[in-house]
Amino acid sequence: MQIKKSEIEETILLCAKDEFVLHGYENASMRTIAKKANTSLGNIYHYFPNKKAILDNLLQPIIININDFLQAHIEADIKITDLSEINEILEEMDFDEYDLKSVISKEFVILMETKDPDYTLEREKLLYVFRTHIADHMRCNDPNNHFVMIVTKMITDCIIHLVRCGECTKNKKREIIDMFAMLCRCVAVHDLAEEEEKSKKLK
Amino acid sequence: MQIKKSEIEETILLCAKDEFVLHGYENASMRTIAKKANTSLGNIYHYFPNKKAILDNLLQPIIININDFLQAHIEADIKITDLSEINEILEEMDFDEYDLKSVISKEFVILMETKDPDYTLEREKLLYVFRTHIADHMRCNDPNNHFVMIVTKMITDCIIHLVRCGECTKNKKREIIDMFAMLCRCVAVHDLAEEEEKSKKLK
Amino acid sequence: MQIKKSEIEETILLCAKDEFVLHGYENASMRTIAKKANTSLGNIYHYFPNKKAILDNLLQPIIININDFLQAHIEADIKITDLSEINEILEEMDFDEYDLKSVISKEFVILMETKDPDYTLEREKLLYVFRTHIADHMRCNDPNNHFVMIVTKMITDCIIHLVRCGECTKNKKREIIDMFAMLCRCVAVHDLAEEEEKSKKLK
Amino acid sequence: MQIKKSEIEETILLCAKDEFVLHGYENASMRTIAKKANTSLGNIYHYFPNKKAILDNLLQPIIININDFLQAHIEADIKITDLSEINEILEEMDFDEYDLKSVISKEFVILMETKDPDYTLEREKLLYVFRTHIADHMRCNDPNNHFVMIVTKMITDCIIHLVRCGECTKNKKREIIDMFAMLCRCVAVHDLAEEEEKSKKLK
DNA sequence: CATGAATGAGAATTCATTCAT
DNA sequence: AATGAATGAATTCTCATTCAT
Repeated sequence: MQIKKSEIEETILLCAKDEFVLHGYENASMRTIAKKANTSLGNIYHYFPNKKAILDNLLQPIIININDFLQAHIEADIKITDLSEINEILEEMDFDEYDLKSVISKEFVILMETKDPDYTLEREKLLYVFRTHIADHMRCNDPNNHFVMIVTKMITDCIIHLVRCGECTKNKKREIIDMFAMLCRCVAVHDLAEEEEKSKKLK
Repeated sequence: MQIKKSEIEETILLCAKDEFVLHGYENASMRTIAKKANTSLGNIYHYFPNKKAILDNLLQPIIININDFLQAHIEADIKITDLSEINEILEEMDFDEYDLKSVISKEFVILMETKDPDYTLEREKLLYVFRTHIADHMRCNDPNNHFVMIVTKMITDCIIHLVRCGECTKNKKREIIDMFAMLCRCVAVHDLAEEEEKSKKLK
Repeated sequence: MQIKKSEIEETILLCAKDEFVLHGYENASMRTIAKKANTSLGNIYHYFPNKKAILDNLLQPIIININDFLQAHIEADIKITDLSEINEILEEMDFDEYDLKSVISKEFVILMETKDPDYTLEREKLLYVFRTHIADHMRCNDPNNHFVMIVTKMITDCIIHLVRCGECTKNKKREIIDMFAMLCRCVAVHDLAEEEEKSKKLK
Repeated sequence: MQIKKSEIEETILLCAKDEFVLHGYENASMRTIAKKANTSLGNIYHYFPNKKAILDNLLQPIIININDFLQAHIEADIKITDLSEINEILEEMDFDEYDLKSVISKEFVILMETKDPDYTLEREKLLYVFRTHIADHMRCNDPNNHFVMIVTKMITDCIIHLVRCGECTKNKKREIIDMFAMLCRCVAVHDLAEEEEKSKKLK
């Protein structure tokens, strides 16, 4: 399915990925990538027509993956109807069914941080879908609501943080899920608080 | 205490600050700063030995300020003892007593985003203090606990976001506080959930 | 009227002009220009934002000059009404009134030979005016007529040839004029020949 | 006599020829040639030691051909003795006896436009022969006479133009001949004019 | 025969910095 | 105090050419 890439092409992508995460796509130097990949600067251009092509090679697949993941998640997600039940629901949910590989990845970090106009657009589209879902969770119809945006940013930053921290890959998934669960509770509480406030005002 | 700076020095700093926020310290161009400050490139080097010196001039004071702010906040902060009381406490808290000027500032954004090794270190020190306090709030002794880190990142990102958004300066403070309140509730719930879980396990 | 340019700026323009004539604008190397101008590559960019700007600096003034020259020439030109009189008219014409400086110039050669899209356009506009006038001379209404195009090309190539040959600047003007006179005669003959042909066919 | 070339060698030459006409020998890219010839860059170097060798392969044969053509043409050419008869002579001349294939060719265009020092020399030699003949036509003993040079340049440019225009191959030959006829008339007139001038001076 | 990997020089351009004036 | 000229290394990218397989 996937065209087999030569070893050196793979090495270049790997080194580029690391450099992009480290310094950001814009600031990463082709020279440095070449040096790290143990090849000549010119040779990189034997494999990729330009810097952007390396970015494309890294990001395009995971954009599709993330979209699929989001789609699957949203469809499978349980609409929490009773706030009091939230803890039990979270307890019961099987997070293992989701493949977070494409989300908790260096590529995701690069996508989130690049200033390349193509990918800022792509990112916005992706995040909009995500925010719409978060808004759903928070019983708020507006994906551009302040809290929704903050919560979204928090989740993505959390992922970036986990990727950056590095090693402890085994527990990463669990942590994301825990964090997400906490957020859901938090959102539920936020919800409750607002309702209480309203009822107070009614009195 | 502070050495009075000439008008043009001030202008350079102001323009540099804007450029640093806009493109990041690393990507900001001395040429552009000179142009914006209506002076010559060479003249900047009359006031500052190098680019880094401009960064120092901007960041050093606010690092002190933020440290002072944190110190003051921590000392003044109320240790929440009864989780059930959290909403009332938040309601009653007078956030106006805190000066957020140095925190909700372009300098803060620059400090948070630079990859300059000196300031990544400085930032880590500062954030450690902050996390320790957050950990306190969350009744968790470990400032490197994942939730603590995430909550911290969330708060700083929120501030960056507010500074970047720009104009609506009047409501910024309120928004930060709301967000923080939400977080406290969230933390409290998180706390409760953990306690419940423990008691369950005991059973 | 003309902003005084620094000596080195002038040198760069001079060297660039020579290089552009020698290798064509596209193939000329900034390195070589720098070397010939006895300065550093980077310093050229102190004076000109990019290669194109050097081209602009060279070509813009002469485009205006040539347009003015063409305008003046066309207005002053005598519409030859009787072909038999052509030799006398040419004899009497005072070619000295025209300033051919801007036409017989290295800049003209560069303009004629560059593949830069902006200047191919500019060139086409200029040549169209010229061809319209030539067509007038040849009593042919179509500036895109084959012979008109060839004659035009011949004149421009002749100029390029004269510029390239170089030194003998004193006689250049006279030569161009002679060549042009010959062309006029040739055109007149061409005209006559066609008329004869037509009259033959009528018989 | 001619060593039979493999199919792929032929393809390479064909593609190279097109590229050389399109962008000039100097600007043509071996990469592009390889791509157009449906082979690998390295493989080209299996057939030709370097870029120049491709040029040699293309130009050497036609240089011989053109020389032969010139020789044949000069020998066969009618020395126009009576200027008044020129139109009839041209009318009667059988241009079809000449093989213009090697002249109206892409190779000729390449030869005329390359800046390669070897071929600028070769070209000069060839053009000198041509100009000598033109000078003969123009009853002028100097092949470096300005008018001779201009007329020569005009003819070659005309050929280049015809090759570049492309498709309408049927009429090309006729056009060249028409143009040449016009030139002959023009030259004849020029001749006449000079004679008249001389006789005037004698009076 | 043919390929594709590899190289190194050179292209235009940008940049922080230096320095004489 | 201020300017603008100058530098050299960095940037991405292209190119002809080489060579092992």
